Amino acid sequence: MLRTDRETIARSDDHRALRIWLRLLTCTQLIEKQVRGRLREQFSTTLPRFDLMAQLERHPEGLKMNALSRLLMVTGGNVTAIVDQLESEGLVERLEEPADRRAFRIRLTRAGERSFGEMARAHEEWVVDLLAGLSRREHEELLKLLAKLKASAMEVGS
Amino acid sequence: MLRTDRETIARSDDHRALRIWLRLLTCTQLIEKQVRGRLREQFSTTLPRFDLMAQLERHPEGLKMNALSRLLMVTGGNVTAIVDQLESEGLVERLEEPADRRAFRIRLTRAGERSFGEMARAHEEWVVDLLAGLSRREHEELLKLLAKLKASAMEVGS
DNA sequence: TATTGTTATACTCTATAACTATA
DNA sequence: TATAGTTATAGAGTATAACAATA
Repeated sequence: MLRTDRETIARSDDHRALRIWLRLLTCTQLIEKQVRGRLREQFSTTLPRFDLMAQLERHPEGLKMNALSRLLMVTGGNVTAIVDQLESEGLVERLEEPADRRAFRIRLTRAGERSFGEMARAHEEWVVDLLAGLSRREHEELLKLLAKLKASAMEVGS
Repeated sequence: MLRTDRETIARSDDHRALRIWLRLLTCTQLIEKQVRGRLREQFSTTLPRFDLMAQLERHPEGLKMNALSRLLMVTGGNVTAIVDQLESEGLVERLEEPADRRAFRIRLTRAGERSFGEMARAHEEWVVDLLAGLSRREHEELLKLLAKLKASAMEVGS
């Protein structure tokens, strides 16, 4: 029985997409559980807090609440809550924006930079460890394919 | 200035691992938001409910609460809550396990199979669409690399 | 004593919508 | 009128721990 007609091919393509998505979800959940757990145990913090600080570290000039909301892909109210926490702990600061008195620039404080530096080093070790089963070539290939996937998924989302 | 000494190479390897993880997380979140939103809008259901039914569909003989908990990577109380919901909607059933009177086998009902079939078809279309930017070759390559990543992350987790 | 599953509870994460102040 | 940010709230998702029944 010939099973490689167009319909069968198409259908097997579809299942491959589905398998990719399910496997992607599993991989992310495995890594996420490790990272969340260790951030909590070793640094008493959470992934969203870490992500927010990571964005600020990449923008030393500071970011508006707006921009943080877009970069972190969450709505504004959540950003306010996290910034409130971090500010009360002295890790970030709200700077007034002279050009627009409604807005702030959020920036890491010195203490925030130091704190994030420690977490980032540890975080990077965990991740290197979790990905140690892949060769350098495979890392490069995976990075490329994920870039394509991101572009593909963003196109549909928009 | 020579920057390709061993330490620099190691460090650039580390950053690649980190970039992979961050990109993986972004990809998953992009797809997850789409899938969650559509499951809610079109089928009034959630991703954990869908995942649970998907596991049952792959095990027509039924699964114990225990096994569901392990497969879904969540603790037992949550499985109880979801099975309660689905049972009250007539989509799954708890069958007594004669060999062990503490345990049940959870199985899709006829209605559950039908309902899941509809959702799975739609779900597959969304995913195919979200992954349409990659060629068939790239799909295959990505599937392989994710399998390796999964194995690598599971080894650390255990 | 260990295991299966349930119950109760609390916390994280996120979205929505109404609101204030400024543009 | 629109935009930046805040507040209040609700719901999804998850973990922990105490518990009952059975092994």
